[in-house]
Amino acid sequence: MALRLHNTFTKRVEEFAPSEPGRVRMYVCGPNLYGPAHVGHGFSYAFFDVVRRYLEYRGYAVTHVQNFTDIEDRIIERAVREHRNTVEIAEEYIARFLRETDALGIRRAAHYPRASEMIPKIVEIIQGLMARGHAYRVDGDVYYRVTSFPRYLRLSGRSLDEMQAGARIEPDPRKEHPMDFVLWKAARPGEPTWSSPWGPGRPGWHIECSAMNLQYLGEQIDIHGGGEDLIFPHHENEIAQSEAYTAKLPFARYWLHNALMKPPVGDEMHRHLGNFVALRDALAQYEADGMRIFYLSAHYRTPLRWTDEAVRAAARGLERLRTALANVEEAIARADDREDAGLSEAARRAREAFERAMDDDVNTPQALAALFALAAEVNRVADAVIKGTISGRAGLWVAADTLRELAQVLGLSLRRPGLTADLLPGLHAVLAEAHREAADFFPDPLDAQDPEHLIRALLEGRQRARERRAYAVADRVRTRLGDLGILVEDMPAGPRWRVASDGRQPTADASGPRT
RNA sequence: GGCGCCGUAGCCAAGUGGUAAGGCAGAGGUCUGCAAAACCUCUAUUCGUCGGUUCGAUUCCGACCGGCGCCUCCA
Repeated sequence: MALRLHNTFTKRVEEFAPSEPGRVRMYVCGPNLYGPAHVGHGFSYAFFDVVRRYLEYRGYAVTHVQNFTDIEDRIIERAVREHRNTVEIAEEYIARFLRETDALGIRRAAHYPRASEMIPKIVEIIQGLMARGHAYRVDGDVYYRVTSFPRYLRLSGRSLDEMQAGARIEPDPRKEHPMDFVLWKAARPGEPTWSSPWGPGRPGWHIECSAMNLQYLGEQIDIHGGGEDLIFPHHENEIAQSEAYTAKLPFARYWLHNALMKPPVGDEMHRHLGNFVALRDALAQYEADGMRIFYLSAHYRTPLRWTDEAVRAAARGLERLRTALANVEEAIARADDREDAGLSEAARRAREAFERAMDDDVNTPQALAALFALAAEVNRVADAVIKGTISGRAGLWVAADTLRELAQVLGLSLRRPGLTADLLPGLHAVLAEAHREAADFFPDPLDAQDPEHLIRALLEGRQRARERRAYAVADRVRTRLGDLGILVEDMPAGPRWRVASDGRQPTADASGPRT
């Protein structure tokens, strides 16, 4: 089966074939850097990260380029207001953007060009467009002549007449056609400027992407991505610029656009509307894997609303996948032969279903379903092994490896959060309390600085207590650990623990009052 | 006005001209000293409404109701 992608240009799902076999040139439009990123940005970049990961999984060498728009009206406004340099503001948000997308597990692009670095290329392209009659100068401005490019508006499927009928903005009378858009803007007081053949000024918004594509990926690329809000005018204008300049069609073979994420309340999430959920805040509240599962729980062309309830539900689903891996480890330790209990076959089926789903226009909800199905099979067999019903374990590793590998393609690490040093005081207190209550089982308070060491001491003490049927103290320790976010589970082979990650607390223990 | 999208169980959300994935939540059971986890069973006779095409439609067509996007800020 081959990968099929929805191409905005044709409005159809088409078989994917890059121009050069085995290699994919992919360009994704980056953010304007006048402010912090929100969870909608996180969704878009996580999605294209998954596209890239899947292409690589499929054996393609992917060159992924993403721009950073550091010359733009809002950044300039902000710079003027704060008496700062535009590039300085942009770089601050670039650093923050990369920190946050790193935290989300989004792999870095090969190049992150800034508009401010592209001026020579931009000037070169504008000159070329003017020479070919696609652009004209009015005073210090240069406009693109839309009537010179017959394919204009093919991407968004409109006509110039329709566009003008719905125009909301008074056209600039100096333009030949109301739809002509600016390639170069003459300097205005207080704005950063670069010199050009048309005098000092700055580039228009769209031209940077044409320049970056040309410089980093070539005249024709395979995949061009971005949010669906960029279809018009940004991508439409990019096509017009690039194709008119190079005279090579198509500029991009496949146009991928993700639907926009909706805010908890209202319909549009935008920084300038102030109704966004900042990516940083979301990352403080949820694990990256949990956010990913939420992002991928709907198809990328379906608008998804960010609500705490939905994200929490996704985060709990994540626990299910992780528990399956933990159960495998539990079972492996108890299995003693090489007989395969059918999990190799289950792993094969899961991979097949996963690929089928991903091939079908990156159907991540179905791909996730394949992961959950495999997790369920793994649990069934692990359960049987732990209970001693069956003893085969060969398939367990295969299944666990497959689960990890396919999750990785979705950018899910399936790693449990680690212990942090801020747990130390709490753990010391629990141990001290347990020691006071039952010195036979629990050692003197240790001066250990390693949280894991303290947890081990507590769990060993609990085991001693449980063997003596001192359930009250054992259960109290479990409850106290739960209060600290350490969930203890008594498995047949002994206790295991994990850091609570989804905000769920263990149910209150009836064996003793909490103090 | 033009172009386009959506309406599936308590919540999130896939999907197909042949009788509804998955996750979360919920109920019962198994296991366990208990809890948790896991497993088993159950939870939409039904896919906004009304018509049409069809042997058969949630899936195609039409109308209507409701919600939304784009039409030069925007992932």
